[in-house]
Amino acid sequence: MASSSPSRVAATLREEILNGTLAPGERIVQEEIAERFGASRQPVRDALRLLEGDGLVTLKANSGAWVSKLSESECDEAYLVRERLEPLLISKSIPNLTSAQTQRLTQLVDEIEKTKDIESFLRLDREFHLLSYAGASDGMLKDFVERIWNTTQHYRRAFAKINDLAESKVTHMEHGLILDAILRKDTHQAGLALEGHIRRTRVTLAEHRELFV
Amino acid sequence: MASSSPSRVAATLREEILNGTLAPGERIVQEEIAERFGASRQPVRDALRLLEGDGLVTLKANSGAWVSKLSESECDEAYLVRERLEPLLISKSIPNLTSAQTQRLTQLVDEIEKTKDIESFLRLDREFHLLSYAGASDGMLKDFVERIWNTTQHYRRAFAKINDLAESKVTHMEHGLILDAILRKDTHQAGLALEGHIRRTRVTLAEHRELFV
DNA sequence: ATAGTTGAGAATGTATCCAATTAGAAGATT
DNA sequence: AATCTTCTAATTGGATACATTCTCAACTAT
Repeated sequence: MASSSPSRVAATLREEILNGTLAPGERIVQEEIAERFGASRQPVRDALRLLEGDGLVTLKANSGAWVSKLSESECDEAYLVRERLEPLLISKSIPNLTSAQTQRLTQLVDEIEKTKDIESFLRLDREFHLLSYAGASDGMLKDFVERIWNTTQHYRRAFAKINDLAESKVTHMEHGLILDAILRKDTHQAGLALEGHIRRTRVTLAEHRELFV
Repeated sequence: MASSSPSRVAATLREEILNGTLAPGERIVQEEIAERFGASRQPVRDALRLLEGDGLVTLKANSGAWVSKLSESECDEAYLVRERLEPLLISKSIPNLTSAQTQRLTQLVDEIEKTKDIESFLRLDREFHLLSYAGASDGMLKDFVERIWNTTQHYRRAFAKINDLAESKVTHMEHGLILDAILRKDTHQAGLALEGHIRRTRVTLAEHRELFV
């Protein structure tokens, strides 16, 4: 049984926005997408509405769809919200993480430290953080956090490109602290370490206004 | 110029969900709505997707649409998120509130204290809180908060019905503290007072499991 | 009686066509 | 040169018809 068309279209477009194939501000024309997928415009419209819900696409009535774009202050706000939500989320998740998951988290911290490729770094970092939330039940909180990760993905990539990975020692130490607290099931400490990690990232990002031209 | 059809349909349905005409769990049939508005099913589908983004409607592929319903733990989570986001939002808002807005806030605290009607209380309470955020710029943070207010509206009403308004002295005192901090432009104090207000509400709600039958 | 199955009816999903709106370029005006 | 109109092509919005899928009640078998 094939999954419904709008979901397939949305999944593909989501992937292309996250991996940078579609850049923020870029226009999305319904008929072009429809032709690509061999479908009519109808399911494409539904897919665009789905992506709007993810915060990845911005729709304007009678006008069209664009890949969402954050201003400098909106990006800062996104990180302020992360600082408050992700510590809560990780503390809900930790008690339910399986040993397979914590093993993978341990492995990820190591891989993140070793990789020299920006795209690998982004992928592994994303997997580490989102996997650390896997123990939390699905719901609003997880939705919000995933949505923020989606909308800020482009700016993480832009930042990674101007910042030599070899100089990310601080990031690696922070990941180590978060992992340590997770392994010891110390939810409060994990929250604090995570809050510090996100806060420092926010401040560091704010020093690079050139990312928002 | 008439506003687009999906927006109109969504606005009406949103209103009906918020005022309780449509109850959580109730099914929404596209064709019935379409007929009511003298439109085709197409704009109705768009409207339902909009409402899904607001968290008011839950869609299931090939199956239909239902008014969203929160479990007890989801409602608790909603309040935990409010505790963390609304203090941030109010502190961003306060510096930009106009004197007309702070005057209205003062008036609202008074009206909330005096009203004996549940629907009035709900309306005024909602106006007070959301107006206190009017100074904050539109964006993700405000969207998230409004979405939580939407999805939890039904449970606020259900709680108000089992709790005599005359016994809401604590609520009135908390509102007074929040207002005082707003008028003095003390953003930090306003955040603390608001956090306490939401936290106490969460704990009080948790004592009434019968709301989630 | 209870559980599982099947089929008719109802509701959703998709395609196509036409109408309404907008964006963007070419031209006119200051 | 810069700004404001005007017009046309392109794009989105909406309605109808049809295909697909699911729901749910009636029925069968255990």
